[in-house]
Amino acid sequence: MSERVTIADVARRAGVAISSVSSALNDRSGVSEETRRRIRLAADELGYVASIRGRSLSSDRAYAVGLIVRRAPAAFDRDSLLPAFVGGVQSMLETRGYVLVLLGGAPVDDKLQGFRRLMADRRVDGVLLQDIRHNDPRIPGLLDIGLPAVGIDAHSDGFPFPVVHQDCNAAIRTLARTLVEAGHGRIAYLTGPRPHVRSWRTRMLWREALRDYGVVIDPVVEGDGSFEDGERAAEQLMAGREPPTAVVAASDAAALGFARRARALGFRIPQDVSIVGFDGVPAGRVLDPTLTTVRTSPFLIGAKAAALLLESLGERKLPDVPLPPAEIEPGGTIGPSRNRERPAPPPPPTALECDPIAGTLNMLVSRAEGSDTAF
Amino acid sequence: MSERVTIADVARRAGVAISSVSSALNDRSGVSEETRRRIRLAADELGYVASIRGRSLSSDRAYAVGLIVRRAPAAFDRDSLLPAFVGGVQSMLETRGYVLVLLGGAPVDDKLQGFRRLMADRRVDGVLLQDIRHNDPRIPGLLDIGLPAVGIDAHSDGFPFPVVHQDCNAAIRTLARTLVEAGHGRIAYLTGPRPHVRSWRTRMLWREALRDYGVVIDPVVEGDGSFEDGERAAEQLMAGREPPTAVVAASDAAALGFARRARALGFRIPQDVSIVGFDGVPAGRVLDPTLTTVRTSPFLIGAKAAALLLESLGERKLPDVPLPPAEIEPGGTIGPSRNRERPAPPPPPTALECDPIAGTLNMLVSRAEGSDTAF
DNA sequence: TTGAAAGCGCTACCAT
DNA sequence: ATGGTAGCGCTTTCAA
Repeated sequence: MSERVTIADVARRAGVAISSVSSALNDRSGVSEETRRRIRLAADELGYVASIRGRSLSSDRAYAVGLIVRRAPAAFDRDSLLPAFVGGVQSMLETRGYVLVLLGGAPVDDKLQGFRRLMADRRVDGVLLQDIRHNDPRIPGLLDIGLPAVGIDAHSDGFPFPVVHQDCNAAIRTLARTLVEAGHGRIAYLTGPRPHVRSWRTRMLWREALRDYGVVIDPVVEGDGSFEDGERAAEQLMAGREPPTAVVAASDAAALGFARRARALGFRIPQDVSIVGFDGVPAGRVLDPTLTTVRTSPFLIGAKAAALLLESLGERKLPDVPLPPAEIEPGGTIGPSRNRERPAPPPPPTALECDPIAGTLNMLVSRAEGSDTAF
Repeated sequence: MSERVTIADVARRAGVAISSVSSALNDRSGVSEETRRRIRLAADELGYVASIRGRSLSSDRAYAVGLIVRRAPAAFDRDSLLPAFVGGVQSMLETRGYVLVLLGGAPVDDKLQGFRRLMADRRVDGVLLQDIRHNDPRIPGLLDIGLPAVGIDAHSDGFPFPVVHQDCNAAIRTLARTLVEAGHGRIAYLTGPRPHVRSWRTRMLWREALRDYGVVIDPVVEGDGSFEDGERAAEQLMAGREPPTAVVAASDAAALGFARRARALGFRIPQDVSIVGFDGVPAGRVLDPTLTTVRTSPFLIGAKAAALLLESLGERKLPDVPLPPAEIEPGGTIGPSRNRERPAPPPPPTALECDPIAGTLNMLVSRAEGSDTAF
């Protein structure tokens, strides 16, 4: 209600010039300690807080970074990692006086009209790019107006901005090996949205990993990675005469949808079908047994991405930031294959000759409770 | 990369005054059609987009609203409804040229230092208040600096801002009746965070509803509404010698945690214990059977709240906005009580004499599959 | 209808 | 060390 307190009010009260107030309050040099103290006092008494608007205009900085959530607002809840990611961003920004601006959802007409306006009006000093696609139209847009950006998990060739990327290959290979050693030979794959770079990479990694262990993914079910998508996939795959003994999904949501439907069709998890997800969303713990998945670190990714972006605001192109690799969330949805050809159980490893990785593997294969069933 | 195109550039190119450009581009009257067209053309050719900074300073509006997520950034992922809510807000804002600014998490020292700064620097034109607490310190802060606000689901007395509120009483009463008619007499309650107005209200509504049907909630387990909290509650409640036959939780997360742990302890759902959640989070569908809960409408709430806030930017206090009441998400976690005292099954209702509400009730009580078990 | 000019609140530069 | 002042890019008022 009270009238705005401006820098001029503070200057008047402290009996100094406006410029001195600015210098004093921004911890710049060129102000005597005595004067600085007097100014601080005056500012406090008046409850002065510098207007971001004036500051923004004159300093040519918005003190804000943008996150462009590239999906329709009504589908925001499809991204279960969004809150954690945003939390990470926030945790970094708030230590530096920056804030996060959410820039509109998907462009309706794909002409990016509104989107470009948001970038061009200099509301933010830089943006975080999520859900990056092949030939993402945002990239030329950003280059065009010269807005700094940081990519999230997008190692596509020639990407012009620094990238925060979490390696998932180790986790995937371990899981692949686990599946193969558990006897799985018919492994299906549920894809994520086709245009996403990340979906595509994940798929490649799985394909290569399984191939290296002698298994060709088959069939591949194209989808959008949603829960319903997983349900559909289960319907389709498990109805066939030779259903897969294991399913790998590009997202936890799809994995959970698959699990639900497969169960409804009478398949037990993991005795009849093993399931592996990807992401590490909280809902994975609701499944019983808990979903085995590749746990990424959205909070950490958000924090690192924000930090990288803030740095980018100054300099030119910075090096990519690696993160600790994604880990495996063990869970209980991997079990021995019923079609196992070599039923020889691995000899119990002794402590000494125990390969640490193999040890992990064995832990990951949960012994089916009713393991005395026929197979 | 290219230099910024300013309004002066457009004016020069079109051969008119700056003020004319402003008027023309903002669809104000006082500009001839001919001039307006010429100006538009010049602006297009130059790729001019008005700087929000200059506009903001001179028009005294930020064209942004803030959302203060009142929890630590690391706990953002505890709010499973956040994405949907934010999506709703976004869907409304983007039609009006506004954006959403996320204002820092919880104040560390509870002195609201950083928080007040964010409000006071006029970065936003108004804020959405979520997770409102009793005697919420944000309220005097907002009143102090005269920033408009809208409350989400906070019907506390004397709340000085308009509120968007979704009625849950009907849903709760129906569920209460369902539980009681299913024979449940020992019903436990898992609370949400104590200081939240919403938690408190939900609890009151459940208490009153069940009391009206002759059941006193007992015991009440205080908690924070998290998944782990639900797990703890299960541990505590189901270990006793007289475990409840039904549990009502103030959040789906707690309900799901409870379900998981209860199962691990050997209790079947819903045969041994019925569970009712609150919120309608996506993860509820992962539980098998699906979680019975009160489904709120976070997207709609977000959209309405944003709309209300935008209106508030002009006028004084506006009336509260009611929403369609929360509905029940049927699910399968309610079953007949094992301790049922009056085993008389209700006579099959004919189409004619069927009370629509009672009809709903019957649907909600899923017949336990092994209903021929002893009870 | 059009144009000139005064701010908006701040930063930063240049005198003093 | 301090003070004066020219912008930053826009809106808005007031003359012409």
